[in-house]
Amino acid sequence: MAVTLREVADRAGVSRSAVSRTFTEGASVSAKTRAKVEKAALELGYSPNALASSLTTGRTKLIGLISNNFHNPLFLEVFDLFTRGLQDRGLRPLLVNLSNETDPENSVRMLRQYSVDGVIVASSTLPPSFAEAFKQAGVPVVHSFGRFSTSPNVHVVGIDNVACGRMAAEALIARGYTRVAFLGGPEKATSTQDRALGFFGALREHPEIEVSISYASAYSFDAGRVEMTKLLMAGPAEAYFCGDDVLSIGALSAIEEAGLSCPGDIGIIGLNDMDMARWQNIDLTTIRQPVAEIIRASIDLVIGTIEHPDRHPETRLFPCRVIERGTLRPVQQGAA
Amino acid sequence: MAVTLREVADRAGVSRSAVSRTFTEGASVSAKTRAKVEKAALELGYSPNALASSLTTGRTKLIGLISNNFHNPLFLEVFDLFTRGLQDRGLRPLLVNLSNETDPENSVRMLRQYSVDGVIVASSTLPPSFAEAFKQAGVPVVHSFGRFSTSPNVHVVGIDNVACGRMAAEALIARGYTRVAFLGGPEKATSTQDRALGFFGALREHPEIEVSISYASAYSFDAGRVEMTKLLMAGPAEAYFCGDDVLSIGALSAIEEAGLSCPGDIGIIGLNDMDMARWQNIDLTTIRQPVAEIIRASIDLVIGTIEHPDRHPETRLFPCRVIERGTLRPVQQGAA
DNA sequence: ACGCGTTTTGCAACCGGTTGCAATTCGACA
DNA sequence: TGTCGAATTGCAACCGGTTGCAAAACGCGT
Repeated sequence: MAVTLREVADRAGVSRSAVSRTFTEGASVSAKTRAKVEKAALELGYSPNALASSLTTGRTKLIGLISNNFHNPLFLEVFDLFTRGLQDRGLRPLLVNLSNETDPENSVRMLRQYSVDGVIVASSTLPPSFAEAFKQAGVPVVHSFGRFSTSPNVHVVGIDNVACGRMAAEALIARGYTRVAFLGGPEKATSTQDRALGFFGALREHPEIEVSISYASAYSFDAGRVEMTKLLMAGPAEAYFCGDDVLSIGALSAIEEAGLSCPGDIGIIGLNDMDMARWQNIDLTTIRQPVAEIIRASIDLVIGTIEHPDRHPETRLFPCRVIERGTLRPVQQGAA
Repeated sequence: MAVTLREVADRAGVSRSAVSRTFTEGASVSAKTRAKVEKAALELGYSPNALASSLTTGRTKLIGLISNNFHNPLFLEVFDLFTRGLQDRGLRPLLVNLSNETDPENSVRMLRQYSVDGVIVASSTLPPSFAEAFKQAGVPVVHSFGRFSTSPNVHVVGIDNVACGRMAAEALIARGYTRVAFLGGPEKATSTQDRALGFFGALREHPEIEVSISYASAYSFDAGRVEMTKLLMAGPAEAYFCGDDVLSIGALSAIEEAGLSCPGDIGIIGLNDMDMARWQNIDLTTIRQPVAEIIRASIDLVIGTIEHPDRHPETRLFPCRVIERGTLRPVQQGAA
């Protein structure tokens, strides 16, 4: 069905090597043969079979893009940026959905079968061992949105969740709240653990502030709503740092439903700054994750590792910042 | 680096064919050799190179998944279901982001280089010619979320937008609104055109109802908000059918901002039923698109076409239904 | 133990390219 | 026009598998 190298060679009256070389960057072909080949190729509608060539070159230009975050609106943007970023650099994302999977074995095997040049694990909830399994198998890998580590086994790109927790605490302190709380995601998620660490760390220096913690069962609207409803019954804090934006919006919904207002009665600060946070009927004060930078760095890093396989594992963390919107009262004059 | 067939053959003390056959469904191998091969393969950690085998079999099990809807939250669910559905059937999605592209040429060439077995164009905004370019190139293709056609050139799976427009009109009529309007997406989007057609068609039978139309510049929150703000200044209708949910939410935001309430002052009905529509602080009445069914059918159809390439182009439309929530007043007793 | 039909096996060619190497062609200069 | 080094070309082997075909091994009945 498809046109092959050989047919082009025959029509152009040259050897197969000549055709191959015309389509290979930096190979030695005279202008004359190149012209003949290009003419024949054009007439036949030939384009080289990337998979066949990968057999000898060892490069497929395929990158495994693995995620299990198909319910977090932020990740639509993540997929958009990853696919665009990869294709701008001549690479193709092979998408793997890990929603039900926890064992890396299968994914590793599958992606090796397709000889991907590298793998990007884009997930805030998968454990580090997942990415490490690829490294183990000799596949260049970077874990995006992964957990910070001082001695990483694989490349990690993301944000400093501990610093974010601290930042959230400081934002609440600066606004003069005296009873604050962390409403985390699942207790076992490393991102939740780290954010809690930073949050409580910063508040330890303010013993006058009362602080508490609870966990939602997932990073989801429903979980946030359910948890906040419970908290409202039990007597809520003045302000909450929520594990992420969608959780925050669930909490907001519960607060409104209870006839309370935000920030009048309760303050909320989220994390991520996903698209919906800026919607005026949500208007969520939150901490922005620099998604574009994280993705750019992830792509750079995976390409770098493909070129230099035994490059040292690296952690790249990007700074976040508070995006001031309407769910926290203004900074108090004369506060810390 | 990777273990090859030959190494397994050597270690097992059999021919390369024997190894190949062990890993080929339905090939003739004795239990004894199979055992030897499997042992050797296990010890070596061998798994066959899918790309190499595709050279002879002509099948890569790669499916091109093409979209340009990376800003519509509905599509996160779409990608989730497509990737899961494909991998459950042993296929791998090669994701292509067409956000800036309008010319099919590039995508066709690229996906042919990777010898994809088939292509799914998942987009409500790309023109039919896009999918047709693949058909032209001999690649099995289905256009999901595409436009209905009585004599399709390619497989189309989606909803009947004309019927949806009619359904929206009937919903508004049944609720006794007498001044209604369609707030569409971009005027040139086929989905907008079709929905308008159905909407006005149904209202033609109700000359007592006043009806008008306007277009948002995109299917986006901001566009909906901007357009509704304009409409509010000019004197709005009683109820709007909005081109999709995210547009609806933008409109809702503008209405709230103006100090009006919904459905008290103005009614809104959307289309899609994306995840956020059910969030209680949005609570959007809308028309549900059966996304899971559409995707299942799309996958079936692309697989069917791979198996029978000259299968007749087919259009499969799925019925939608109104999901009653809080942005339309209740059905009026005794209304049509 | 023999003959027969069925399975199983290995050989070798092929899938669509790439690439080292030796042979050929080219261009420039004397 | 002859010579020489550099650029270009084709041959053939190879990448990691698959598969048609003929030969070998097997199972079974007598």
